[in-house]
Amino acid sequence: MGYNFLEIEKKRQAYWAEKKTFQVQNNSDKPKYYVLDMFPYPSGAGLHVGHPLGYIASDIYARYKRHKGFNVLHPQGYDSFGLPAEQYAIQTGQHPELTTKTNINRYREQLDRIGFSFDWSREVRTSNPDFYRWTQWIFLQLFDSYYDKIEDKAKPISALIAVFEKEGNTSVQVECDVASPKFTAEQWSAFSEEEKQAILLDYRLTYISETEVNWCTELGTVLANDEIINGVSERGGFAVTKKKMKQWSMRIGAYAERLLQGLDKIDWPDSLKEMQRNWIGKSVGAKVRFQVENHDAQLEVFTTRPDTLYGVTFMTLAPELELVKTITTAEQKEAVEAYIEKSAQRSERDRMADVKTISGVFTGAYALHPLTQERVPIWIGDYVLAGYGTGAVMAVPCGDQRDYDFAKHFEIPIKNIFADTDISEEAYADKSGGVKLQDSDFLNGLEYKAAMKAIIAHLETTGSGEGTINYRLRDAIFSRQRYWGEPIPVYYKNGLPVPLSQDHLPLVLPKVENYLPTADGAPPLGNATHWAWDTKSEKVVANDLIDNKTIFALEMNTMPGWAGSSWYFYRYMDAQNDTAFVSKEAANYWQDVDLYLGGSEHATGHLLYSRFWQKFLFDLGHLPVDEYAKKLINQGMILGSSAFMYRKKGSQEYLSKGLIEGQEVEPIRVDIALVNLSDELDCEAVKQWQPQFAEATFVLEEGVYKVGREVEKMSKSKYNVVNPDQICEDYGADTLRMYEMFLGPIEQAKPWNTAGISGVHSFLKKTWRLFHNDETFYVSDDAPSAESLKSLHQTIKKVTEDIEQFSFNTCISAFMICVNELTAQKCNQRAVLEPLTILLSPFASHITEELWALLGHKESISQVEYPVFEEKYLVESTKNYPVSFNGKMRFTRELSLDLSPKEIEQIILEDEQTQKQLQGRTPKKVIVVPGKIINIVG
RNA sequence: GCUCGAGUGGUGGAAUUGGUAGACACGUUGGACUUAAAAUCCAAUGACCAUUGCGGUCGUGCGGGUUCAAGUCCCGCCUCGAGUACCA
Repeated sequence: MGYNFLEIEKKRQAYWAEKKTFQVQNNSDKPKYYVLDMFPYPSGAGLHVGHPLGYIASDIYARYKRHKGFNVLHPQGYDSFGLPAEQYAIQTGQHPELTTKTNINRYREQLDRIGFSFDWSREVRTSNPDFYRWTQWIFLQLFDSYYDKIEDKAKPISALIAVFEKEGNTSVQVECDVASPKFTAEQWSAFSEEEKQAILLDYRLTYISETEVNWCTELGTVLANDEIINGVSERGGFAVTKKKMKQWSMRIGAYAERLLQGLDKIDWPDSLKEMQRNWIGKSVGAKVRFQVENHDAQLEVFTTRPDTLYGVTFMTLAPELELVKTITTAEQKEAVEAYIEKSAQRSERDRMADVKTISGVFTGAYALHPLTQERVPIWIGDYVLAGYGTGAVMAVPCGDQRDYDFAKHFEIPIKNIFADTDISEEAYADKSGGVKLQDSDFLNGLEYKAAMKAIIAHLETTGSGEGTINYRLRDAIFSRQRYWGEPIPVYYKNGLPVPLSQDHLPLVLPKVENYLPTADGAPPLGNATHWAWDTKSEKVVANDLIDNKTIFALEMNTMPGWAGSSWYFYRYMDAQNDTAFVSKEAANYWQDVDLYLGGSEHATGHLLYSRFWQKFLFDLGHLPVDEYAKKLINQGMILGSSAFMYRKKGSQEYLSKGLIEGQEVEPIRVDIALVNLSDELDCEAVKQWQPQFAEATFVLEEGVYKVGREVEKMSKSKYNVVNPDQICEDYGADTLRMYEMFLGPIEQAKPWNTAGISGVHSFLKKTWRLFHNDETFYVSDDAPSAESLKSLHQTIKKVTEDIEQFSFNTCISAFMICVNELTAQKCNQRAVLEPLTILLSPFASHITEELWALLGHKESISQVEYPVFEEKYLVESTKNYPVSFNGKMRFTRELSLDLSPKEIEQIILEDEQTQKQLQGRTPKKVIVVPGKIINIVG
């Protein structure tokens, strides 16, 4: 009987399930540790070999921490709202709930097979009403809050109302919509209830606004900035255009500074922090106001270079700006309108594609320079973005390359305010210092830093501007015109949103016949016959009852994908609670996530939004900390290796890879299941595979059809998905677990390749044999040899260090060396093999659990204490140490490690050979580092 | 363009953070066991030269530098990957 992994794994998994080995309690004498994975979206393709990479790493760490005496929370769940299930529903009419259930069941089977130590009693599903009830609850909290800039935190809106009643809004410092009007306390109390609500809406942390959104016609929904990649939708790759729509937004901008500062407190990868910093995009500068000539309007610009104010020769406004229409002169009206029309029609992608083309139109209007009162022409140009800063820039062609190019193109004068610089070819944008200002009145002779200080002070005293900080981070659009998401718990009364009371949550998704938008363009929820709110019975009722007195229309948009994932990690702490999203006790016990593992593709999406919600819930006192994940590790993606066949243009003839040179061919993806390990295609199988290939003819080279290969993301549509099931069948889950870890550092992306899997597999077979004499289990109780103890303790040391640093690949190398050594030493003593089993159990969990039982233990190995490293077993050994003289002469001596550096130095100096090499010279110094190289400097 | 990160054998990747470069594994070659295969075990494996003296030379993308000592630090390039994209 050899290593029968199939039998062992089945048995051990049944044992874990029966004993509920990995269930964890919310109290313990042990210290807590929370290991979290980014939960998967259950897609129809099933789990592929890339998914478990992170799960295996976190599982190893969770198991290690259990051995080290921690009470470990290691849960799993599903991010089960999302587009693919809905798209599938549109195509087939099958309810997304059904597809989602089927997919989840398949995921669970696959996850179980790999033997993870998840506590499934705490499972969450974002599409489950018991869960999204609390997502809706958090929405209501945001609706009921505003952001106080003085205290720098969110507070209940009731506090703001109190302020309005006392002093109006003329002096409050809170985050709100820029367009919100000013009023006094008297005016406030004179407003009608409706007027008050309309004003308050501008201040809430989730608010409705008419904003320019990224609209994707094919998907029929708006997209957030992070859902757009290279100007097209992340899902599906469809075109995205700008469109004005009334949308729910989340005031994440209020948290920009805290999100930035918070990064310094958390142990996340630098690259990821950098991405978030760039996304938040803090820039320090000033706001400057220009009076428009012969007009009431003032033009406010944001600039990071107020020191160059004297270099302004024109202004540029974003074409979308409302102000443009009012200031344009009659002569220019036609040209300006044509330009606005043209730029509105361009899609995001077009706009990005030709950043080089300079375009713009003169409005005919002039602004007055706030310092010199000179007339400055006002232009519009689509290089200025409406959404950033004030949507207007003061153009300083001598100091900014884009302004420079624009000025050159339209022959606008350029004024050089930098002394001793040449701007005949390009702008001088360097602000590192050394260059002094000229033609700048009181700024003359000053360098960048001093000039900044002086001009801001001047602007502030004259009232024509002030120092400001601007952020690139925009408020997050929260409405999606989709069916398969959380309903927003709000109904509309006289056009204003009214939140449902939290007692009426969850507001459950209604049944619909059709998952597409309605005929008049309303979101899919418009298809529901029962989707209106009766304020009398406080129930959802039929739409056709709407009477605008007691029955009102419910919100038809749903929440975006990131809503549920922004707080799910707290639900695991208290998954069954139906009175709170998490109890105070549970949140206080678990506090936060100690280790979070997931992909870096969520850097500017989920990982930013969840930090925002965390800070918000912390502000309101619902959570104990304002950063939820102390440490984060990005696992690299495992990529697929797609296979291609090459169709000769306009024919049904397919050429083998070696024959395509000089031919016009189209590469066509083919399922990698139809290709063998030597890249040879099964042509008959291709004909069966899809009807379009039934008539295909294949041109072979040397009797076979060779496919081309390309490394890309694993996806069902690329036919390159490798599922872990087959690996488990052929080699076992333990081999899969160890092999994925052995591939390389977890942070690194790498293509999937099973070439080296036999090495890991034979390691497990060797380990099994270590415990067996011929076919029978045999472990002796004799005292082990010093040699074996040395091997063991070297391994304890190395493995522990490596696990702490998440260097699992080198860790596995250490196991391999150890088992090879012990095999050579014929070691079969319990005193060595037992600790080794514990060491190995985070990695090869099934085989070690089995061996542990064979060793006569009743309890699960997962709860056993980790072996202790003892230096004394290593000290007795000797090792060869090279001694080098000036880096040239080398020889070796045997030195004992337990000698002190001084003693080693003495031995070397008395050594005959050393003396010979020194050739009578006296060494200047001897560098002795225990366990390292020893150098003698002549 | 800007911001990060990375370039090491035929391959995946190690290197105690300035101290014998190439651990461990795959692959390849040779051998043992076997009727044979599988499985297993042993040996060799950076390149070049010398190989009936067990040694030498060169080697971590390229060019310089610091140091007794550089894959590792500094300066200047090249290539690849990721993120971002008219952010004023």
